Amino acid sequence: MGRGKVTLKRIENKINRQVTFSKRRSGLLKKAHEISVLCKADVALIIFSTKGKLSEFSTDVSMERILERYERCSYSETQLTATDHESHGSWTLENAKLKSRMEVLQTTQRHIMGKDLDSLSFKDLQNLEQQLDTGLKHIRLRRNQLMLESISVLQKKDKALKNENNVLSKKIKEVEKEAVQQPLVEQDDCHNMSSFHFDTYIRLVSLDKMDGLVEDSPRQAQPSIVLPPWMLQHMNH
Amino acid sequence: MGRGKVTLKRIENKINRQVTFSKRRSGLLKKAHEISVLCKADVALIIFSTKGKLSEFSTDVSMERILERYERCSYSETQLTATDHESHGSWTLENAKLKSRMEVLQTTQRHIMGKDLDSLSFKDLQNLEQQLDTGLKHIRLRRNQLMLESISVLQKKDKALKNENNVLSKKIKEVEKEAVQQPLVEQDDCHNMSSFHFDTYIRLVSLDKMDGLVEDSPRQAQPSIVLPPWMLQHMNH
DNA sequence: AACTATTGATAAAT
DNA sequence: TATTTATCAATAGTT
Repeated sequence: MGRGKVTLKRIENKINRQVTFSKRRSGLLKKAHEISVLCKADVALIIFSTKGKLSEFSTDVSMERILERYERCSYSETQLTATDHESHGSWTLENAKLKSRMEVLQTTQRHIMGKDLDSLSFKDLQNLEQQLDTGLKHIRLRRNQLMLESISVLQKKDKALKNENNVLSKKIKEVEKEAVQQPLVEQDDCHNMSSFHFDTYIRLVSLDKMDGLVEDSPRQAQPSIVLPPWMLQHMNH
Repeated sequence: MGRGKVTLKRIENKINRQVTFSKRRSGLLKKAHEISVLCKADVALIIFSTKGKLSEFSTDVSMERILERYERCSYSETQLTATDHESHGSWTLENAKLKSRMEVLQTTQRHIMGKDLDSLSFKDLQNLEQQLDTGLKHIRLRRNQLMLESISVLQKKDKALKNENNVLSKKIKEVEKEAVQQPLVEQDDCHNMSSFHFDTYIRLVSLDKMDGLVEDSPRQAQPSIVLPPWMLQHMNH
């Protein structure tokens, strides 16, 4: 549909992706509604945009009811439990599931950091190596991109500061001239500052700011540590 | 689409409804997948047929995770209810903690695989790169070690097989000698196998076993997948 | 389960 | 963001 065939691949152009998302989302919601009416099916559809915005559709009044039904179905598939379905049964169950998942994730994380490799087969190691290699490539690409951006920003700021610098120098010269022509009693050191000094000061400020610049690059609310601290503690020996 | 306009009304004909359901369901699932890939959206789709059969699609790791995210979103909309935080309060608390940890871990995992890097600062990227590099080195070391072990094991097995081979050849020659001296009526093809054939057979067996050897290397009870499957699904494209 | 005439969805342009 | 339009994709009805 549309002016060209679609390849099933992430749309790189941000604007395009946003537009397509908006269109397809409404299409999807519509179709979900249609099937629910035409075929009397219970449907739950949840969509999170890249930015995290939630869209939803559900037959019936409440999403919750369908989700509960889903939980029941998928639980019975997983055969799980039938054990402690008492008071807080579902909570303990969910807890257990979460914990086991955590465990798996942590094990994986350790493997990734090159720990506890004895438990892995040759094939596992090969997979792991390949995955890390790919990831590393992406990371380096991104880092490079950030560096280039930073450089560009710095160059611009530098240019702007130099301009400001020139303007200030000129003003100072003018002030000095006036001072010579109309010497005042209150005059003190402050106006003796030569244009050279001022120039140097500006340049120092410019350089001082460089450290912080990379921090100005686009980043959302994210911890500044890559591994969670309680994880790092475990890794650092 | 189709041979006539659709009226958005329940299809009364049972057969027709079933057929339409089947078609539209696959269409809906397909489109859900497409939007998730094209627009990098997180999608959860649950469909119950009239008869109660469940079909589902979810981006990401697992349906569970998206549903959890949904719960969180819609809870925060509902202002957290703050109602039943007494009875099973501790459970919900622990659950929340676990979930947030999980989230952090999963985010980290995605970063490691080179996904969602936009949220990382330059310094984060550097750390990540360094950690991965170190991990990768360990992994390659371990892989190398396993290969060397395998080779050594193979060489030993080869040697053992050659010995056995020799012994068997000798035995066959003896049997053949006896057969010539005391020919029997029941004699059939089986004893006509020359020492050369036998030798070849043994060697083939030896080679066949090589594939499996690396799997024989020391490994404890561990899944043969490095990333949990619900993680891989998300990574492999 | 295939086929195909049609409607429907949507990519690109505006 | 909304509308338009040219195309592709989904599917209703048929076999």
